[in-house]
Amino acid sequence: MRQAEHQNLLTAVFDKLLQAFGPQYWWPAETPFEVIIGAILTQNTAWKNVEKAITALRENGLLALDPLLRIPEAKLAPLIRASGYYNQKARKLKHFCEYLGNHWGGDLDGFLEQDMASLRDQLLRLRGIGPETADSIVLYAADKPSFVVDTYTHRIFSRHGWVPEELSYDELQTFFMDGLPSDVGLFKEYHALLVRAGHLYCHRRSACTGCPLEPSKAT
DNA sequence: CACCAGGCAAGTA
DNA sequence: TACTTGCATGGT
Repeated sequence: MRQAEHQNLLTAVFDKLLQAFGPQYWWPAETPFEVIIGAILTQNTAWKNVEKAITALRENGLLALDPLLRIPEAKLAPLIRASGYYNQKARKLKHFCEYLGNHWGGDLDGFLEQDMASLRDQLLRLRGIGPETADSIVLYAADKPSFVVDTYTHRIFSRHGWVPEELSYDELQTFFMDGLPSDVGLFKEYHALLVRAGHLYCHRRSACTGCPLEPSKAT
């Protein structure tokens, strides 16, 4: 009843975004391991800068577990300088790799094949991996349906009055997962489309003029 | 020049 | 539990 309206809202928003922008085919990465690297590097950072860091890693043969385990943190940090917070992020990358090496024998596939709840819980216990990074990894590296919430998700939905502004990450995630079918492809596109819409129309201060979600007549 | 980006953790009260 | 602050480069 109320649930039906909830579902309608979520699917209507998705349809409008998809119609406006087309499929985004996220995550922009070649391998699951690269997804994880990118998910850490993009924390509070423009993707453009992350690309520079990823390119530097690729050129140095560092987009794999073993090389990252071997390189000292102090050597890694300057390579990812462009992505900002580079000392913090070098530490986070090393920490994840060491976890994978020590607890999974370096078996990334095995790690990602766990059931969704276990995987998410383990990720959340790691230094430097919070809810958004964890869900990004679960969804885009492990292909499991955990909805990714980010600042744009929160901003777009609260500004339209669709959710209270003060909802927590978990509450907002529940809002989506409760009203959408548990579909990996849908979750991937939905999050990517929200980021796209956010980039174009939903900045911190300025209004969302021209946003396809804005109350307007159907054409 | 000021503001911001696909967050997170640690410190304080 | 609920704020606050540090982390940092590069684009607009």
